[in-house]
Amino acid sequence: MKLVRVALAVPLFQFFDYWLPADSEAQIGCRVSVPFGTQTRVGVIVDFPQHSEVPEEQIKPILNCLDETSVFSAPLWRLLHWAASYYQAPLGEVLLNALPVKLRQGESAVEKTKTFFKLTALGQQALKDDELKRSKKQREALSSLLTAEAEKGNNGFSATIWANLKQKEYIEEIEQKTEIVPWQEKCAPLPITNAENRLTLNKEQALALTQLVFRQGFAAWLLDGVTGSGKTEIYLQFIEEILQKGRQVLVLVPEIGLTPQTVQRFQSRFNVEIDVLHSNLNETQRLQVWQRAKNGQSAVVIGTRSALFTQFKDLGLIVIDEEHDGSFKQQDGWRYHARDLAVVYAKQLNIPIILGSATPSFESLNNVKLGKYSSIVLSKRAGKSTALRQFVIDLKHQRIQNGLSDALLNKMREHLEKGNQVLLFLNRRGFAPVLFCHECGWIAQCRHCDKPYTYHQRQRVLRCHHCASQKAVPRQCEQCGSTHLMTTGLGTEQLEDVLKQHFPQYGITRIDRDSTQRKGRLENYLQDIHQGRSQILIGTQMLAKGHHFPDVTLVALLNVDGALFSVDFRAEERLAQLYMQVAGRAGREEKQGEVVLQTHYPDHPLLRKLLAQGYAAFAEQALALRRQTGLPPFSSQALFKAQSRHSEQAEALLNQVADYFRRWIIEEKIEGLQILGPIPAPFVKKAGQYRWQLLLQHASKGALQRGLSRFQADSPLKQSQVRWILDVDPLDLT
DNA sequence: AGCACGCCGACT
DNA sequence: GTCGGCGTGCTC
Repeated sequence: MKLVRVALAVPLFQFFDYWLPADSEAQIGCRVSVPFGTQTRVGVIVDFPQHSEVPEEQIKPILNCLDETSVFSAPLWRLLHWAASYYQAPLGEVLLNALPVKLRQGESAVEKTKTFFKLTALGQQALKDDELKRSKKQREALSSLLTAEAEKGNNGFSATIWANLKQKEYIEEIEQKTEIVPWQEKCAPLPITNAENRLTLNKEQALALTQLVFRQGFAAWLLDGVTGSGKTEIYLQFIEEILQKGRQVLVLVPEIGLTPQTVQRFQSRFNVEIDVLHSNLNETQRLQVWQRAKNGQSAVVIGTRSALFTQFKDLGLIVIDEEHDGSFKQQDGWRYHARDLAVVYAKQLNIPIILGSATPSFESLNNVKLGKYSSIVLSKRAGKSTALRQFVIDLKHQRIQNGLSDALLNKMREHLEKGNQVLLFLNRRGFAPVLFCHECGWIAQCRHCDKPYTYHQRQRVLRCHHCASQKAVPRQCEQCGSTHLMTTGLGTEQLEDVLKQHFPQYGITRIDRDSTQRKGRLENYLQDIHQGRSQILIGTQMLAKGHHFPDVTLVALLNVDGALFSVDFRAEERLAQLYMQVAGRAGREEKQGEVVLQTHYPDHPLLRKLLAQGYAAFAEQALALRRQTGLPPFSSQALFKAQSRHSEQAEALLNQVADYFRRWIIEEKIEGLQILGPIPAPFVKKAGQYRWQLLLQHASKGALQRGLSRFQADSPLKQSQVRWILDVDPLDLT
């Protein structure tokens, strides 16, 4: 018997030792199933220690070794170790979460034989005689076998359909050992690229491609190109270069960016094996993609955030599309940023990575300035397009009804009467409501912190989320004495109701998280819009990306002010990104498009910059402000969040954390660490739980990392009952 | 995390 | 009388 050290997916910063039969050939990185308390679990071998801290009689033998060799490729193993340490997450959770669910549950990692359905003579006869008239689906499934093979559990039809057909003896199941054919071999008769679908590059694009191709080894590229400048075409042609070398490509896209059109574009361009990891694959299919990429059967894998953990035989390029998108950051469990990890990964693999966006994140823009990324700017629109007209509606002194000004209503009427569609955007993410004066624009701010108070409707108080001070809601504006105070909060539902009153003759479609929860709803709605069944569209973020509405000629951003005065310092950046994207939705065809912003602050310097000079100029100015205030990307942050039924307990825990870091400052003479909080989270009570948070900020990433590692090693919260999590590089401070 | 154990209030 | 809420403690 020898010892193995096993990492398990538990939120504990420790490993567990087990006995392994002396003759076992298990290796580091193999999965084992082990007894754990009263349960059995799957873990990963991380070490073969000589001695254990635990008394020998407590050590149990493993139940099973599930792999002959590591399930992690060497580079991925390294990446995940790095990630666990950077994001301060238990290694076990990181390792296990990087595997397809089936593997996490202990299923075999080697490809088993597959089962296919085959038409029997009886079945062929049945088709000929057209016997399944009454069961359309069954007939459809049966006749599909004539043209394509159907794999059990991985085809377009439900299991019941096949079971019925089998019962009638129209089909039989045949086991087939799957042969592993490398993608290069599989596409060999055809050229890699369908050259006729390749677009001709303009000068700017051609130059960009040359730059990409010329550089060898690792390079992080920020491909900064306005909508319609042909970013995708650059990706495609660079991917072609990589595929020509026989190497594989990983493409990461935002959650809502993985549309059939995106995939279609890749499929029609290349004659190679392309695998897509979308949200409605089942676990068997996910495992299959994992295996195919690992075996070198797929040439290109397209997927969202977690597709980063797909293993490749020979990865040659990573593409991150819409790199600024927040969905690359995992928001629960272990909170990694797929874009940032991908850069680390590319560096390890010594391969290029392209980060593409029309509205790059401030982090990436700064990395260009620091020389960490190389920048390629595509400024010219490839196709024809008409310039958009921009309007700003000054809400001051305007009559407003549930967030809609008369001016906007008039504009809407104008466009609707011409038979066009109107799109209203509501940006809700992370917007804590702010109290302000309708007459003069005064904002209720905390005197100590110079930050807007958050308005809490339930308790009728203003609360500062920087210093946790509270104040009763004032009756009058403190600047002009007006009693016309209002908040920036606004919901899509209310909006829909008001619009119904104003425009009863037009169809209204509301697209947000709530209205599209049911599967397929979104598609239905989009169809309604495209077929002109509804003329007024109300939407949140979901609508901003990937969808193009040719008949929309008016796009309005409603609650701009919420972003200009948000507690979240990233709100302006997001607003600008949203604005650029939204503007791209309208009037791309021959029709003249208009974009309208409603605001109480038409003179806000950042807003003016954005409208007058565009995103790049806006970003430049906003970045300068961030630098002045020492906010990211000019500093690093780590956010501790605590949750408890008892508010005081959550607060007390975070005070313990704060004390720990204050002691660290003294003991090691740390300079420049800011400890902000603890403060109650902007949305204080959620599901009966009180949430508090504590923010650490330091100009040096390394220094903050050292502090966090020290904290983890000392684990001063070991026996605390309060649940807490740590978010390194948080994107949302709300 | 996930599970067992143990304690207390409100129910067929 | 028991069912089930959740607070507590433990997992090699």
